[in-house]
Amino acid sequence: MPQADWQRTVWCGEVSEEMAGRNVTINGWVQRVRDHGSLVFVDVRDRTGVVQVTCDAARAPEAFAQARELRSEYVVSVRGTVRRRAPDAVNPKMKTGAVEIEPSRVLVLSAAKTPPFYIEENVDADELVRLRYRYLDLRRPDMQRNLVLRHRFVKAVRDWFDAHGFYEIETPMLTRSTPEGARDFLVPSRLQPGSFYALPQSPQLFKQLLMVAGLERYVQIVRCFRDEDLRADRQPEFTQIDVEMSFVTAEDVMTQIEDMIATALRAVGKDVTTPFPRLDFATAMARYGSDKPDLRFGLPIVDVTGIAAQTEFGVFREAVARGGVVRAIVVPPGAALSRKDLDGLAEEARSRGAKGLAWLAFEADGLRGPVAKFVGGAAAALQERLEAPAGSVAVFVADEEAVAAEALGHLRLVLGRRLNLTKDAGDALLWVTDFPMFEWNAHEGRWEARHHPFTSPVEEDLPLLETDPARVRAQAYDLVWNGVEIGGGSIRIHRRDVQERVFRCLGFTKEEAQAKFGFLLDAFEYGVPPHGGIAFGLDRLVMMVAGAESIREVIAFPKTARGGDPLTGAPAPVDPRQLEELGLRVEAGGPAARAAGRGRNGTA
RNA sequence: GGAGGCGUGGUGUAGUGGUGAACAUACCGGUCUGUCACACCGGAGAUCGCGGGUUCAAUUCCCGUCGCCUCCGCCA
Repeated sequence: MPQADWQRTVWCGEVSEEMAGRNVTINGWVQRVRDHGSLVFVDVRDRTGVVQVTCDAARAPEAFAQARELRSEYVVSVRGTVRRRAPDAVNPKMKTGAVEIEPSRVLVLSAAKTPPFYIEENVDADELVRLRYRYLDLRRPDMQRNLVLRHRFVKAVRDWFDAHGFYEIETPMLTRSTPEGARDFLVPSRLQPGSFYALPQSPQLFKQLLMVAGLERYVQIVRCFRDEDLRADRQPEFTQIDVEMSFVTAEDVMTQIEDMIATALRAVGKDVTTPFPRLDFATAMARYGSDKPDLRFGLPIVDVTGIAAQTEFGVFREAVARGGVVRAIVVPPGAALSRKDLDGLAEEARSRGAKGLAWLAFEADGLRGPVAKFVGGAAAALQERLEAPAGSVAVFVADEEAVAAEALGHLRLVLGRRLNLTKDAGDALLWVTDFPMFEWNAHEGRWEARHHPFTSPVEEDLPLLETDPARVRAQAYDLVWNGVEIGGGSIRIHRRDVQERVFRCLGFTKEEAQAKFGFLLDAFEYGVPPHGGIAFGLDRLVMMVAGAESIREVIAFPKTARGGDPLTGAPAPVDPRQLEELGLRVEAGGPAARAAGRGRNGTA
């Protein structure tokens, strides 16, 4: 195919001193025009960088005249000669700062309206404006860096899986609604009016079927959908790295997968050491008050229930008497917590269910604080147990165990941030293992699978299925990075008898199990390999690598907190004929009608 | 479903019960041959998100509503 005469021969960011004297053509966007009268500088940008075009009225009158008409974000083709700049005109801040292009022709390929915000590194425009003009936002170098980073990371992930014998296999996007888990996005069927597909929350059941099918090693980088409320790190559509392997133990999955993660991270310039440390769930909850602890800093939670029971402090004694616990975090000397800080911490603790927050300052000459007078003879034992140095302050929560853990876990994170312990602290990756198999759902008065009903219990806990389900541990594992859950998986049940016992625990009758998961159970009648796998949240992973505050910074076209896309206007009402074809009707007075009654976007 | 924060020229902010609504930047015009966040001179640009209330008077106070952000619930 012949080259059109305006097409690039070199990228803007790659014009170099070695090219001096050569005739080149660049294509790109006008970054900035500096008009000096009869000398005009035009910075031209493409995805590789910026290069300066110097238009001299005396040397190239035609190109000069064209250059004066240029405005920001015009798309141009510039042909000219690469020239070394005079030594005093070199710009050391620019990659191409030692050269410039002396144009013989400046061609406008496309004019542009003035953009609503400047196309530059650190934009301060409102995110709503950025999303409405996302195509302009994505011109900015930092957004392009994030997208390129994502590409490189995904490429490295795929390469690793390919090199290790995994096949990438697609699974349906239009599938069947399953009873457990998140709310499904539904898609009405036109050919079967009144019936609905669901978009996949994850390809869980399909990947297990692929194991039954003997594919052995499966991976898919796959879009998943969950109709739940959004967060800074959560979108209703997101991408998983979905993995399943046959004839493996939890140990195999963890060792192989951590190599994959380390390899992919290395490909984007992040070095992490393997093996990753491991922490069992019970310890994580007790020490860090979280199943995804941030191990970039210490501030462990210490249990002082035994000692607290011996004090004269009513709140402690009553909590213990009711079967609760008293736990504490020691804030090191030098944190300089004011009375106001402590009140703020108490408020934080209450926001996570604690009734209050007691505190004790360990000073050289004794205890200080409102509770000090009740501690009495237990002071020395308390200080020793807490390993609290002079000048430190301990904060206490007395409550039932789960509440104390959760509240102190939250305080630990608040303190970590406030004391600047996470900054420059490196990266802390770890596996959390030995999750409980079941969770008690108080609302419905039954046990629920914490991971999912096909997760295999730990072998030695099998007898507990009938006697004490709360103590059954699952062969499940989560990968946690700096306090963010980036992936989780499990070994699945492949024995029919175990599966039936787990279903019994969950209160399913045989008939219910068959109705809900029949297609998988049927498949399991035909020879199932032991298997297990894991899934990662790709968006979160890339967000972490990019050091971004929000998942939206690493997604090209994300949604707002209400699930909308300001660029396309999705979601939107549809033509009545579309509804009619599907046999659907929007109910008068229902939620749809109420939404339609609301005014449109008030900021337009 | 709940809590909090925010909403003022294109963009980012300031501000006040009575203003000519301020500043920066972008934008338009002009001068300028070495700038690179060019500089300098001049200009235009805002029914202060929307609706209602209190008041002689509301951008400001109150209520509602819409939108954006964060968090709780939710996310097997």
